[in-house]
Amino acid sequence: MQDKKKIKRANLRDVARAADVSVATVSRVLNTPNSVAPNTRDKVQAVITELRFTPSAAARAINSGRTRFVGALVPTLDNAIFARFLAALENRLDDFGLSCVVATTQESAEAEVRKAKSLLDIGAEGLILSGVSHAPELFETVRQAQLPTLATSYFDVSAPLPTIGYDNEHAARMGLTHLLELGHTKIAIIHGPAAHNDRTGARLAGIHSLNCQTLSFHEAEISMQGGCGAAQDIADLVDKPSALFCLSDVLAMGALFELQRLGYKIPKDFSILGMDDLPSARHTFPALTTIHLPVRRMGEKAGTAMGDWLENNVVPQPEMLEVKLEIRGSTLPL
Amino acid sequence: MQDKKKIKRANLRDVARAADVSVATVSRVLNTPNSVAPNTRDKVQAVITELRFTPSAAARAINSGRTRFVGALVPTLDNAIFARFLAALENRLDDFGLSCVVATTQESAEAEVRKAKSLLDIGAEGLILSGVSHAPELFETVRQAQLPTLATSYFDVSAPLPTIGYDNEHAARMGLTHLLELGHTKIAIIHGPAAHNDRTGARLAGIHSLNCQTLSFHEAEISMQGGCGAAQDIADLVDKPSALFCLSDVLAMGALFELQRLGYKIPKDFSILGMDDLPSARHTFPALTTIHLPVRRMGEKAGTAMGDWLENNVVPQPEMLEVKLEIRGSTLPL
DNA sequence: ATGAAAGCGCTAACAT
DNA sequence: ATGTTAGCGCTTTCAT
Repeated sequence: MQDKKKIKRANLRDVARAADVSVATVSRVLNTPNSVAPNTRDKVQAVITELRFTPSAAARAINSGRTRFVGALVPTLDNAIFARFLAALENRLDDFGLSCVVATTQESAEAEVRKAKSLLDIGAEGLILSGVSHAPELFETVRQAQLPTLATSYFDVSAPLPTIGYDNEHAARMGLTHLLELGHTKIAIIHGPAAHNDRTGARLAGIHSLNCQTLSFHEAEISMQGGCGAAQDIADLVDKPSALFCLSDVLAMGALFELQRLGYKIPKDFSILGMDDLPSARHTFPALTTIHLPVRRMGEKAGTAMGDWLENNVVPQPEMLEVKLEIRGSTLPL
Repeated sequence: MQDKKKIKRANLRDVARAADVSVATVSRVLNTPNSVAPNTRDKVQAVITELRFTPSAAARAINSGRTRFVGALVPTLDNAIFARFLAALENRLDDFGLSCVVATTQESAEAEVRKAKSLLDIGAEGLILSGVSHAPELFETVRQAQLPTLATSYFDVSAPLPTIGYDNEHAARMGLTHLLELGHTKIAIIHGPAAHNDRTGARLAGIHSLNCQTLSFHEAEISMQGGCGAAQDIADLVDKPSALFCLSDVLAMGALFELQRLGYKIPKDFSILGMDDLPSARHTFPALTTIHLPVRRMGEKAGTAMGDWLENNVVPQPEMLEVKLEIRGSTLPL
């Protein structure tokens, strides 16, 4: 198979032999350098450098029972909202000396279970999920492995997992209320696939709770492209709405640009409201009015919670983060 | 420290004992189930389930010498271009049974070295970098660990690492040439920080190679915000350019929207050319003319190369991917 | 301050 | 088909 002569990596024993000390001493200069005499320490260090010795993480893990990394499962990296979340999460975990392995589920429950298991296989000490609804098998896996796991993007005290997120229902109600208060009554709701996404489901529930009878609903893939398509449908309506409430910023942007392409003026012809508050939302033309979801803070909170769980054995409490309406240029009174 | 009674996780020996077989048999049902008699296998499986036994990845790794994951270092997750790359990479690595740990460097050489080391510490079997210029210490680390490492987003046969990417210089020349051919002569170049980014450096070199004397250069942070700022500067120029060449799509979008906000019509008042071809580029209004960089393919190629390197011991050859001009609505003849 | 030696949980020869 | 056993590279008592 391998004609290349395998150059064996130096190990503790090699170093010990070369430095003429015991493996214990080498281990000590690695972990508790102060407990080793300066002379010895220097001698060993020199050999370590010379032999290019790098301790094996696996061997270390086997002894300590720790791998010092957690897994994060997100639907996709294509939506900036998750990228932002992960950046904050990774950053905070780092404070605990924890790394973070990212896996994308592509909104597929099957892929989620599979990737969660593979994360476990490679030794993840904890799991961070998006949303609260997951395949029973995932819950089962997590339970069996007694794995610290938390759910994000969703706040729900009654969830089987600690949740760190926001009230999606409330956020959607807040958005619709804004539009209603501006005098809009005929409103198109553009949302992602509701089938396997609890966040979308909750947002829709929030909207329905307002009992507005003049809403039209448009399901689209969560992407600019999806927003474009929905906007076309809406523009084709005989009885056009005066406002669009898009349950993700990318949908809103797709719709915004598509309507402009079709010759409409925003917000004159249509008010458009998004949800997420992506960094780009404030830079579109017109700037997008949107519901700000504090993903950055959520990433930090999740990182802290997981870090405290793993390092200090404190089981996280559910945390609800406040959402906020950001009024910018894409909405106007009717 | 821990008042919780630590519930010891079941190990191979526990399972063997409970199933009244040897550890070897248990190991076999885990790895080569077919080499175990059905009866025995079922019995062992039952115990495994009952005891909630999960094999320790660390112990496995220590024996096989394999952790089955690689590390990927990208500047940021905030730019969709890297997210797309990673998605493709992760996907392809999966075909080799390899996982992928992502770390972001925030364009900092120091952070890159630090994260690379921590990736090594946790056992990464290979490293995938962005660009070819890195801290000497990073090269040294990689060399010492004899770590399969490849550089992406940049094609350079003479690089110390195998590169899989495109010719940034050529891409930039292609863009500028397009603008020139449209009759534009006064062109503003908006680019990211050149100091520590070899891709940007190469693109600028490509532009300079065309010896066009009527160019103005505007450095901005690679974000929509950065593009906005640069566009404002350009709008303030007494001697305004007729076209903007933005060396990243996000810069182009920021500039596009900002100019629209200022009342300009695109492409009538300014032609705008981007680079990357983000999914969103075709959905802006007007759609963005841009240089298509095949990041998806690059992710796949990188995944294949790394997989083959690790699994089949084939050292990758540098690979150059073709870039392509995508003419859409944001550029027009002068 | 240092060393000897016993594991950690698993895989892989080798034996039966 | 199954068992025995020797490690893998390291940490950690327990001696000295």
